[in-house]
This record gives sequence, structure tokens and C-alpha cells, in this order.
Amino acid sequence: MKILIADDDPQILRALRITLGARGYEIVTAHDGRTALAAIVEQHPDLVMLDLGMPNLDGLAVIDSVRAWNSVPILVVSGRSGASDKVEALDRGADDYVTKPFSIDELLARIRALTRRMPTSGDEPVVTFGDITVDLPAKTITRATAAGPEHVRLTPTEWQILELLLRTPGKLVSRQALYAEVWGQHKMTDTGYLRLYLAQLRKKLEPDPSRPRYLLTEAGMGYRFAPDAPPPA
Amino acid sequence: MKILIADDDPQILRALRITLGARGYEIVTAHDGRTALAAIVEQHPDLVMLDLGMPNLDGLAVIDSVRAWNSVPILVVSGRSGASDKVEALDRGADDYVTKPFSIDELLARIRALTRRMPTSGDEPVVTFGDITVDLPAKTITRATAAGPEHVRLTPTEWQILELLLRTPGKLVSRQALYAEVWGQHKMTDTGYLRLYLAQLRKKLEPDPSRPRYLLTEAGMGYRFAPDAPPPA
DNA sequence: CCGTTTCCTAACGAACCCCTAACGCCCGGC
DNA sequence: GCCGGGCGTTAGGGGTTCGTTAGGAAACGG
Repeated sequence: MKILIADDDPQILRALRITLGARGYEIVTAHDGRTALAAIVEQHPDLVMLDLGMPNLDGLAVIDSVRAWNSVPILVVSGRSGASDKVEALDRGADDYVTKPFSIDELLARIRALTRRMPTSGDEPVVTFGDITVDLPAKTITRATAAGPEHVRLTPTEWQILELLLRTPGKLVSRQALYAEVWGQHKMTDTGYLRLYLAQLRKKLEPDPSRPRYLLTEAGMGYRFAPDAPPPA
Repeated sequence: MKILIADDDPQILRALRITLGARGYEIVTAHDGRTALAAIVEQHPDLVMLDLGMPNLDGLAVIDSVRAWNSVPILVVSGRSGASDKVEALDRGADDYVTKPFSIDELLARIRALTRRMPTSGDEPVVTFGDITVDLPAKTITRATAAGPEHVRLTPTEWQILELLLRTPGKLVSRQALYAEVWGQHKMTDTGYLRLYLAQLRKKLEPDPSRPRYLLTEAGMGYRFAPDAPPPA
């Protein structure tokens, strides 16, 4: 269980790192909004503890940016105790709001309550569709042909994209989410290289690359992996 | 959206019923633990607001009983402000904890935060009507036909409109609100393209597009999503 | 140092989506 | 019965997004 703690007070940062680390959580820290956002993109924490009053990028702005593509639980820890502050943070997408000073036991309990709700990432390590078999942990792909199994090679970037699509079968993955996960939040200027990699993936995986059956495009929205058997409703 | 309010103070009960009812929530009340539990079993609320200090069956005991078989979001509203009380309630399965006296705006925001993440009482992460099943987060729509499930594709603008309508089932959404949410305040010159998208949505979703049953027009006012009448439990 | 692999930029036709415009229908007011 | 407003429907142009190809920069490994 990985937790990102974003706060501009190094003392609080250190105290929380020690306390939460002792509970078995893996801790990542950030001291301002920009680094917090970068850490979320690159580290994939299971929960984010966010201070509102941070330099470089306000906590509320961080919430907006994250919620545009990611649904990781966000726990706001702030010195502002006004109701309007809480309402704004919660309505922008935060899941809980704790005011400083806080009880460490209560904080831990709220962390447990939030992570308990997390979608149990039902990782099926092997995905098959058509004549293709993808082994995600082993990073291997084989195509079953009449002449026997045949190995398919993918570049690192191709793997990242394919993994994102296969991880949520049937669900649409927004272009924004793909860019954020693969290249980082800053590289959001869409000059169109996603199209290139999708073309590459289709060329390597689709039975008929000119008419995609598994890696589908949703114009204006993103891409979707359509499995053979419809996912459990 | 149905909310159960369980509290032994009739004054609080009445105030909350009025306040939440005005926000469009359907309200069910209980004055002690036993009736609260019965109401959860029979009424299937989408969220439970629970007081801890109730006669007949303590709030903590109610949480235990509910969590043994149901995952409905539970928001504890209690006069006990001690950290140990919060920890115990949260660890037994409550999702949030607010102490009296509370700000009504904060309470509403926390209700929104909880219901936002829990798609309809944990049973269905989707909205269904007629032979249509809509999965909002996955941006997926399937039509159940005799020949099997069939995928329906929507454009981004169609999604935005449908999402607004489905978010408040049965309630009227003014044309103003639709224009503001989808296009922004500047595009208020109603030349009538909303009609186009409604026609598209009906063509794709209604069993008989010429006689709408779910996406209804309120002349001069706006549009309304009319859900199926729930079968008598 | 060189060859290979991978990544990115640029450009162009095609497909798709959004919006304008126009017409017909229904309904209530005069 | 006439008229006008609001709504549903259809057709088509303009702009955006997508697929594809080609080629050069950058990174990697020997």
C-alpha cells in the first residue's frame, strides 16, 4: 500500500513518514503542488494525502488535475477549518477532509476507511484475445498460428499503452489518461504520437489491422480494449 | 437517491428531512437502531446517516449488522468527538464521521463525496432502463437484444448531456443548465442544437424513438430522464 | 565509433463530429 | 380558422480528429 504525502511543512512530512511507515505503508513525499502531481503520475500511489496551502500549485488545482484522469482516493489535510473550504475541496473530488491539528489515530482510521473501499485490483496476469496471449508480468506476447506459437515483440512505450488498455477490459481510457500515465502530465500537448503507437499495436496484434476488432477508437474521447467475452456486468 | 437518517432526536430528524428533501434526496427516517436496521433491509437506501447514541440498538452494533451483508455507504453523525470513538466507528465499517454540531453545507458535501464514489448502493455501478445499460465511469452502453448484448456508441457531447440527465433521475434539467454545463455560459444563444442531440440520444437509446419513454421533453422548461418504475419489493 | 532500435515531427487524405439552416408538425392564443 | 412559438427531423458544410506514411533525431549496445 503506497501513500503519497504532500505538504510544505517538512516537520509534518517527517512525522507522518515515520508514523505511517511504522504501520507498514510505503511512503512517498512531495513538498509542493507540482512535485505532488508528478509523483502521482509516476508513482501510482494508492492514496494521496494533500495539504491545501502549498506553493507552486495549490492543492485545489492538484485535485482538479488528478481528477481529470485518475480516481485515486484523496484525503485533504488542511489548516483551514471553514465549512466553505471543506465544501470546495470535497466537491472538486476529494474524498475526505481533516483539519490540523489532527489526531493521528483518527487519521489512520480514515486512511483505512478510504483504502478499504478501493477497487480490489483484480489482476488477471494473463489476457487472451483472438490468437494473441499476453502475459503482463512476464512481458511476453505469443500469437498462436497453425505453424505453432510465435513470439511478438513490443517496445517499452507500446507496453505501457497496451497495459493500460488491458488492465480495464471494455472500459474506455481517455486520451488524457494515456498521455498522463505514459509521458507525464506535462507532455499533454497532443501532437499525435498516440496514434502512431496505436497503429503499431494494431499492426502487431490485430488479425486485420485495417479493421480493428480489439483496440478500438472512440473519436474525441479515447481508446478501448474490447475483449472477446464481454466483461462480467 | 435515497437516504436513511437514523437519529433519536426528533428535532434533528425533522430538520435534516426538510433540508435534504429540498436538495432532491428521498428521505427515510428511523428513531432507533432496530428500526434503522429494518429500514436498511427493506428500503435499500443509497446512503445511511447514523447516530451513535440510539436506544434499542447502538449505532456501532448497527454498523456491524449492516456490514455483515451490505456495503451501503455509512456516514456517522455523532455528538461524541473523541478520537477513539471515531476510530472505532470507522474501523467497524463506517465511511465517514461528522461530529455535532455540524455545518449543513459540509454535511451535504460529504454526502456528495460518498455517493459520488459509490455507484448506487454498491449493487449496480450502472444505470439501467428498458433494454439499455449505461456504465458512466467506463463510458460504456450496451443494449440487451434477443441476439445478445450490443454495443452502443455515443459522441462526447452526447455523453455530457446523457450524464447530466442520468445524474438526477426523474428530476427536470433546465435547458439553461444543459447549455451551461455542456457549452459554457457564453453559448447561450439557443439556436436549437440541443434538440439535435436529444434526437440522437433517443435514436440510440429509446425503444421507440418517435415516442420517447425515458428522455422526456418538458415544453418550455427542459428535459427529464424518467427511470423505470422500480418493481415492488 | 557505428549500426540498430526506439522515439518523435511533419504532412495529407479520410472519417467523424459539431453546428447552421431550413422545413414540417403540434399546440395554444387570438 | 389563422397565426406564432416551441419542438422534431433532415440535409449539408466546416472544422476537428484519426489513420497512415515517410523521414530524421535520440538513445542504446557492442
